[in-house]
Amino acid sequence: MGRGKIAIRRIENQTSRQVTFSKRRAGLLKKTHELSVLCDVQIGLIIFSSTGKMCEYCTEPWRMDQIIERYQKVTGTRIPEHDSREQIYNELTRMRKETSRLQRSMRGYTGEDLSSIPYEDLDQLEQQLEHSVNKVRARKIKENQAALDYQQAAIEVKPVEHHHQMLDQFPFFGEEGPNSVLQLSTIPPQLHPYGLQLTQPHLQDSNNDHMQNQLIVLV
Amino acid sequence: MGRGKIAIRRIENQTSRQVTFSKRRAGLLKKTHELSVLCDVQIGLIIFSSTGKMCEYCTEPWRMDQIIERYQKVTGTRIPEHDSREQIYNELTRMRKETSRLQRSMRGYTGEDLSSIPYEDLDQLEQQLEHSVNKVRARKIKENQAALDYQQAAIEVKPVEHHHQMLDQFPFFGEEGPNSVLQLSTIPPQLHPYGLQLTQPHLQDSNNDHMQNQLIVLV
DNA sequence: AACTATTTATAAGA
DNA sequence: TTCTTATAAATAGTT
Repeated sequence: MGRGKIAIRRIENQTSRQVTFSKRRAGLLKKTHELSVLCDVQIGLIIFSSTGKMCEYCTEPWRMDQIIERYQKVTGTRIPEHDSREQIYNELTRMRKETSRLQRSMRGYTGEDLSSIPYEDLDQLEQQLEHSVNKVRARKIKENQAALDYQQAAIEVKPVEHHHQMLDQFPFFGEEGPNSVLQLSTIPPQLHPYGLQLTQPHLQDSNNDHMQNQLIVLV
Repeated sequence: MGRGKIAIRRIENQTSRQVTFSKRRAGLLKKTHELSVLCDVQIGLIIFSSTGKMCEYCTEPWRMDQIIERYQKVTGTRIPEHDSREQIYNELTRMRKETSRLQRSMRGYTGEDLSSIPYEDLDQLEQQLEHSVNKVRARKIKENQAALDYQQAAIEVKPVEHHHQMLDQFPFFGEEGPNSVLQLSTIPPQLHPYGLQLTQPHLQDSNNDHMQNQLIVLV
């Protein structure tokens, strides 16, 4: 429709293209508006020119985001994102509660704040702490004894094969003899095996599951 | 453009409207496509008919959601949602790390699993546990003593005003005498105040900040 | 769906 | 850009 017929392919001449764009864009917006009004339809039109400029048409009284939302609902686009958004929020809420619970609990274990612990839970907490401290001491003794055994073995026999066997069993202690001595030196004197004494629980408490053998450290 | 000129207003005759819609919609899509190709522009077109049917045009090789995203970036629509989505995700990531850290730490305090604790941290953990258990015992003793004091005061004087003063100071113990006796009974025998003995740390350790007075329970 | 008389859009030129 | 205008294209009303 014009002085001559043109093929529908990209106009190579930039000026021509720009002029045609202006004219046809106006025509398209007009046609869009006419269709919208005449036939009572909801239309959203978005145009990005090659220079990056944007122009839009949207059927009144709607807004483009409403049309986009309707589009996304109909096509199912972005609904998974909506879902995962809610999932993430739910997980965050759970996480916040869990972290808060752990922090409160932790304050009881570190003795930082006992006020949040109900009086009737103190016994259980105490037993739990005793149990924990015993396990910590047991491990220290075990590792300490392992170090001593290793030293003893090194002094008595020094067989290369045995040496390697020991290292396999206790990878904590490095490759060198001096290294294991250094490690040993980090064990505080009051926990040296030779200063330890194992006590037995009182007979009247022997039926309590939570009562375990206690290590009383002589200081 | 036709046998007669028409005004741009809603076509009241439903059949006419439907026919015009079909014709003009095809024309609009054609014009849209032509503009897109001739002038090398990116176009998204969404049409919702009054009957709810949807039809769209989108410049190849793009997809509608890409055009929508570009539109939203340019107009700033929904960018706050994008922001808060990222914020929520970041908080969730932090929260997961924190929860994981707390859980690991907790396993050390509960003695459930010491394997994640480096050997060199065992001393500190042990001291922390001793400190905690002492605080727990101290609070139990304090509350137990308060209960005893209260019983004593009740036997000796029974003044109503004093009674209420005591309750204000120790709201934990209810309104009734028998109630406080029940509470007392929950304290295990080995922790009764009269069975406790306070020990002093060894002199050679007195310069250690972490060494505190220790309660050794005789069982 | 076709047809076609008209209106409308627009290519090219100024 | 804008105006002009010849001509292509779209489409209203009809069949």
